[in-house]
Amino acid sequence: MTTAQDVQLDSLDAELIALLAAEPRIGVLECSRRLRVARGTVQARLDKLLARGVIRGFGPEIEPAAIGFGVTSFVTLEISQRYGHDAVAAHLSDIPEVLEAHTITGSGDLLCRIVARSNTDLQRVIDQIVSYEGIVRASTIIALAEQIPYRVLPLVRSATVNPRQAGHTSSTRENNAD
Amino acid sequence: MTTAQDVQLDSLDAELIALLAAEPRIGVLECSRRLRVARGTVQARLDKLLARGVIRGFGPEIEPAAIGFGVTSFVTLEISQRYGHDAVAAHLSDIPEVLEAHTITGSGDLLCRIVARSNTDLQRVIDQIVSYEGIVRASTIIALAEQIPYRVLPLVRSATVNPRQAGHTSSTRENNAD
DNA sequence: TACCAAGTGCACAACCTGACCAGCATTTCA
DNA sequence: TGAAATGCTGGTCAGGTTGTGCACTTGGTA
Repeated sequence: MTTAQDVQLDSLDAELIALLAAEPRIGVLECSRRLRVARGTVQARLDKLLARGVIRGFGPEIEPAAIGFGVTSFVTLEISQRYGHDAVAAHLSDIPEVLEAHTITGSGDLLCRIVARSNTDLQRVIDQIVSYEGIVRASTIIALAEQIPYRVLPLVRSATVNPRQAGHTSSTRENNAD
Repeated sequence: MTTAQDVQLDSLDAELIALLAAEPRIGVLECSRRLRVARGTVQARLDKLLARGVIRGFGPEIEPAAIGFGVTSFVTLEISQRYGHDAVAAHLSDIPEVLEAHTITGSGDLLCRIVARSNTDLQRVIDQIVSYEGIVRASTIIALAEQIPYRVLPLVRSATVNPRQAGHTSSTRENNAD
């Protein structure tokens, strides 16, 4: 399981994803019409994509800026070796303004995405972050503009393996792939 | 316009968002049952959240790792002043592996999120990025682990102003808003 | 050749959606 | 104090959609 082998999308999958991304409110039936395939096919594909984890879900996408958090920043944290990442991560997860955090290469640190209501507010959030003793230092970078908003479709397309015929992603043996 | 005053969610809004985030496939009717309000109310709230831009949409969330892009990295680009951000952004947007890009404070540069199939593949992508002459230098940071996966719910909760009564965000007149 | 996976088309009942209504409570304002 | 506006409730309606099961066809494999 977790089988990295299924990692192959055909063009129908890609089109389906693109279609759903473009018009999320449409249903399975509408998709089948647009893609010119049977409804059952769309249903089956969708189920598979969900089962494989390619599509994680259809949650509402919230725009932080629309609820007052217009400032985005990336903060790199240098943490004390004695504390460990997990403890720091636990601390960070208590702060709502921390939208995500990754451990990264380099000085063995953390990179997190922070939002705030204003630059002043950002200071407050950062103070809150560094108040934890496991954190030695924080260096903040403010995002001025979003040159490329988060997107995945181009990637989906580039990951597509052309054949549009039978779904046969998994002919005889479906593993071996990777 | 963009009325920063509408930027206020009450607890019903927050609960609705949380509910949708938890179980995206449920419909308006089911929401109204769960939240113990009339269906029309849920519909109205949802419409308003969408209209205000708080909820951007319900697109499928794709997991890059599930389609073979298991390596995530953050690349900081130093760009030549002579070229400007936009030209570079245009170049970047041609590369599917670039999932997002922001201009940032500091040396007036760009921070982007890149995925790749492997570390070797990452090298390929980076080479492709720096092939553009407007880019002077790229420094790459690889994300080793996702300590806090992208999340917004805590933020939504913290942005909530409790009163559960009338939405009256925009008092007497409701138009003027957008 | 027989088998299997995948797709097609069809049918059914159950359900949900969008639209509409009148009634009621609360707040705002004259 | 009374009128108007706003939001929520609970109900109806027709029409479309979903989930499911089934028979049939197709292409590749053992």
